[in-house]
Amino acid sequence: MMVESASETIRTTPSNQNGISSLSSQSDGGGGREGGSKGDTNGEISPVDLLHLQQQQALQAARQFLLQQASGLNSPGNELKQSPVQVPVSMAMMSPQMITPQQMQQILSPPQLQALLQQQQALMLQQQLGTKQLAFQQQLIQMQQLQQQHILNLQRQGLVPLQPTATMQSLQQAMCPSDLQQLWKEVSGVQSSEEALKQAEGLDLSTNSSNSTSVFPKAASTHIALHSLANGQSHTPKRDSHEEHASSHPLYGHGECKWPGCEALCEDMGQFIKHLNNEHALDDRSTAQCRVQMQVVQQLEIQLAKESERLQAMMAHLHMRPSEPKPFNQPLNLASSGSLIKRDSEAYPEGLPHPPTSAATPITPLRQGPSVISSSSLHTHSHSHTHGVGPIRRRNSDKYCTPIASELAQNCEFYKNADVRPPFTYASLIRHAILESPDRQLTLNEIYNWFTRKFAYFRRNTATWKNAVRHNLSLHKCFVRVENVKGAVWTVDEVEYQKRRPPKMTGRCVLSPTLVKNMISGLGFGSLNASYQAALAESSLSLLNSPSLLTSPASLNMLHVGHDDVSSTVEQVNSNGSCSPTLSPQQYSHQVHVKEEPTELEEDSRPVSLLAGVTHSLPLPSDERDLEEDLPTEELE
DNA sequence: GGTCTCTTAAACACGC
DNA sequence: CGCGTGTTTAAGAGAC
Repeated sequence: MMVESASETIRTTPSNQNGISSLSSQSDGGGGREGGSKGDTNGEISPVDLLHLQQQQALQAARQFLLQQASGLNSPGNELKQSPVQVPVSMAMMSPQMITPQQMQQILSPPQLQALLQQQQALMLQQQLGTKQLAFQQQLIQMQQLQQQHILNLQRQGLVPLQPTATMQSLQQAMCPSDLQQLWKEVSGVQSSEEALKQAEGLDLSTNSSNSTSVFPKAASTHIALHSLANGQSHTPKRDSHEEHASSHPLYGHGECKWPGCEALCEDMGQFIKHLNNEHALDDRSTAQCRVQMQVVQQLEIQLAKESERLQAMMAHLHMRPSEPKPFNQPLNLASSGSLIKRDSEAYPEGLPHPPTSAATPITPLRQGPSVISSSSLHTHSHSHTHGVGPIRRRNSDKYCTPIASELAQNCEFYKNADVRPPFTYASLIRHAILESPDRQLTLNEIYNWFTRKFAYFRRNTATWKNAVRHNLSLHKCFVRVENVKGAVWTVDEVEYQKRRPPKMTGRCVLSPTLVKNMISGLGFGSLNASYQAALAESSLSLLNSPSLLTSPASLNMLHVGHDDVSSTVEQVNSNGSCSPTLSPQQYSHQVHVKEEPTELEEDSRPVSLLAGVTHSLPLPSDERDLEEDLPTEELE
């Protein structure tokens, strides 16, 4: 039902490693469907006059915006400084080489992705619900004001280039290319400007940002773009150079019009200019697109602010002084409104134990809503499947890992619906599947089914992962094949499984090499990742704001660390095969707590005695402890 | 740089 | 012969 439609939808947006082509195909393939839903929207939509009103407002807003941009509010000097740097990397350049949708989804923690899904779903729902004219109009007005104010602020500080689109595009790049692309396609192409406006509305509403829109991180987007370039791949650098200005236009790159959703081919600048004037003149559509982009920008800026704050907290927690405010950091302080963002200094006086990031985070939008609606509307797809973007293991001390059970329990819906590769090894998954079964044994086929049932990701490329599953079953001694009456079943030899662990370093996370590099490049990782992270700050916040996860700083670890079953140790030691199937939510939340601190100990010396200590806070009978890993099972369903 | 782990691909065997 | 299952080898890559 839901799941199916979800996965199907996801599948319809195949993405290749090549971001661009994936985007294209996405629009092509999904076009029909999208159109369909659009139709619904149209149907439910308002009276004509309202429509006109909206359009007029949008147009007006955009005009004002453009006028401001054109009226030289920004100082030429500053602009020059920014301009070259900021020449946006085209999506075409960035997507394929720096980050593919898959990569993006992979660097993000499930919660983040989940939140993103929710966000998009919210957007879709918004569309489907169609009417909210009053609220919408109010928002329009508010948006106008805020946007103007925002632009003015940025311009005053010389942080915004003359071409508004430059900033926009920068941010655009910070978002999942495919998402944006789709959004833009919808807005620019088939959709009427009214729909575009609704898109904007959806964006806005989905973020609960209405009351925080006053926060405009200075030039965040600019920096993001800048760093994306800096850390970018080979061919982007050129665009940083001066030669730029001569033949470049923020909306033109690689022979393509970079107007969101356009991609028209233009051989030269002249042709591009012509195209720009013809196709993207100041009309309703362009205006609507512009407005959407504004929303995107605002959204991202807010998210960046939040993410920045979190970073500060993280660093504070790790006692890492935000050394030199690298460009990446700078924008962090941009909090023009003190309410939401604090400066590094104020927020976390050095060394201070500071509160968990989220604590300071005022907004906690998603996650409580209809949690994880079918992610159908989303396309986190990642396919690609080419090895290019294959999974990459990321080193992560086990102590920072989250047990597979917890992870799955937390994000079961997410994995079920989103085509996201779970951050577990095959062995972990197989083991989990087996232990989760009533008899703790499964046939190969049942294992297959478990995979497909639990993970949208494993609903495709079956040959590949099934082969991997078989391979793992055979390879690892921890999986024992038992001849059964009706065939062979696989069981788990926990002892063996644990033996397998010692050489810590199992966390398997799927990150692209490029991203990993970016991430590890110290604070510099701000570039690309920052972009995406910022774009998705909201999502992670949602997790952080989850009470059960906030109780300990360690909870932070759950966010991005690739996991493997750390807790398995615990389980293993105690588990003698019994496993109580159900667990109350309380117990569950307990479980979450329990794993945090303890894991470290148990990792290194996993004596049983320690386990007792580990679970100290909750006197769980061994059986229940055993559940730690298994319980999620129940939650999964 | 060597080793370990994991993933993926592929060849091969075996039984139905 | 085709298919599912199971085993094994090898290559590539990240982490330590």
